[in-house]
Amino acid sequence: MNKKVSCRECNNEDCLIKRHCTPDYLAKIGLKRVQIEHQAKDSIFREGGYVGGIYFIQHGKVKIIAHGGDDREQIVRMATDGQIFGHRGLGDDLYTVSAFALSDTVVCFIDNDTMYDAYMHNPKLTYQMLEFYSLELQKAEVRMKYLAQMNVREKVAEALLLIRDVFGTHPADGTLNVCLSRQEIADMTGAMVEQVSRELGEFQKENLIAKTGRSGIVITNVNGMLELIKKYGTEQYATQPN
Amino acid sequence: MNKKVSCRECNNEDCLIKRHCTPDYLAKIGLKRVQIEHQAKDSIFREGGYVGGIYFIQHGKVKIIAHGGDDREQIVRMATDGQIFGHRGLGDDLYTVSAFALSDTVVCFIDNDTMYDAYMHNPKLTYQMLEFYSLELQKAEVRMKYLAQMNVREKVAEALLLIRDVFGTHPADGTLNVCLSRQEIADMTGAMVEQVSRELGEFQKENLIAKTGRSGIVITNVNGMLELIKKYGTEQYATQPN
DNA sequence: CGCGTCCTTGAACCGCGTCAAGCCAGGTGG
DNA sequence: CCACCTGGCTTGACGCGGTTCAAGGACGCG
Repeated sequence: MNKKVSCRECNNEDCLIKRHCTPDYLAKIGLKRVQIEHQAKDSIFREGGYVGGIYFIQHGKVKIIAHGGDDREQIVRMATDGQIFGHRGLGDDLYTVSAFALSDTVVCFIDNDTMYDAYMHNPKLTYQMLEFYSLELQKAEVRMKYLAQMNVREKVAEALLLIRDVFGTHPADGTLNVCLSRQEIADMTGAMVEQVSRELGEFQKENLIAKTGRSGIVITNVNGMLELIKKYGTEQYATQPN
Repeated sequence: MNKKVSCRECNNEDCLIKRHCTPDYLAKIGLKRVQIEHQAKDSIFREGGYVGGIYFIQHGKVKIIAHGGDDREQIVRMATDGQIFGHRGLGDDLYTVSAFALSDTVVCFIDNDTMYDAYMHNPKLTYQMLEFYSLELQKAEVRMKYLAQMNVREKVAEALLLIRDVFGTHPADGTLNVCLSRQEIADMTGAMVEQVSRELGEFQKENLIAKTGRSGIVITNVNGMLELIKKYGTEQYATQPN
């Protein structure tokens, strides 16, 4: 009973953020919020739209993408239950990225005024948000390095480990807890769909993954995947063999 | 007299952050701080070191790099007078990046306890830091897209515009206000030195830049450079012709 | 003046983007 | 229940862009 759990965002036992996504907690601290449901593939907000507040994921999976040239897209982040997204300044900003639901999703929206008020009255909350941003920034910087320096094979391996890290695996069969298309993996890596397909085929031959065309991917040899990209310093994915 | 200036970090007229780097202001709000001088090329902190606080640049230029595989490096950010760096969580974190002085530099170091105390007593400060982080995160996400999708020619163009944006140009002759080696430009783009050299040669032939081997680069046709990378959405570098 | 460092240029190789064709699974309608 | 269609996946061939290797040049410094 009363078991303590660490916040998945800041690793702090008494972090407020981990509780923000629960309606009860938000009500308790008096934050006005709106619950919104989205179906898989729906857009939640779009690049160029007005930033009216911040989103917490109550339940579901979300990808954040930046639009590039020639209709290409770049997935810059993915998030799931209990995590924050759409976090921007509270000024008159416009979104520089778009968010899409990867599965049926319920999000909690809190408007800027409400958040500002909460920040001004609860320094610990503001501070915990600061830690969350700091961590995200750190992840983004590491990701920059990967995108700039890895070859496609390595970037695909890294993408799979990242997916596993964010969404986890299905306990029954070990498939990744989210189903991304080849195009989406390409959008994570900055590569072309065909190349991603080829690299996945290679991984399968080498028994690093098991996969079927359209359904989930199983990483059968996590340590082997880690080995591929070790030299870039990928400690964040370090894990015990299943 | 009493001219209002906007904070270069958050564009807010009465932002505290823009004043943090001045010793007077730090003394006034009672923040204990340490001033540290560094010569060009000195390391200020290193990947793996303990994060004891946060740095403000009093005067000088700094690059933040992530170490990659095979002794490669990735420049993830550059900063100059009045800006913040080394901003990490206040936990028992270790740096995931290193910082080096690009010129003789004076930085202000404020330890974690002092910052935490300030955060708890000054919600506006915490909030302004939040906005700063938010902006940095936004820039990092855009940069990810560039690094993943641009070819080397485009990345070199983007790097030059970024350098110009961060450090500005010398009013007398228009040279960039910082002198980066070919290797450093390569470290910004994830490309090889030879290729950077070739692309710079091309730009020179096309009268986009004027350059000499070891000294500064002059961007002679900013709009031409912008044109090269327009399709990726590079509004942040939009500028009037000189 | 000689040495070290950085820059430049050339040539060869190969990773990967591009184009094109074919495959496979699921959905739809007859 | 099957035929067809559609959208995603796979595979092959080809060529370009960029890395790699190697040699030489320019510049600053002792």
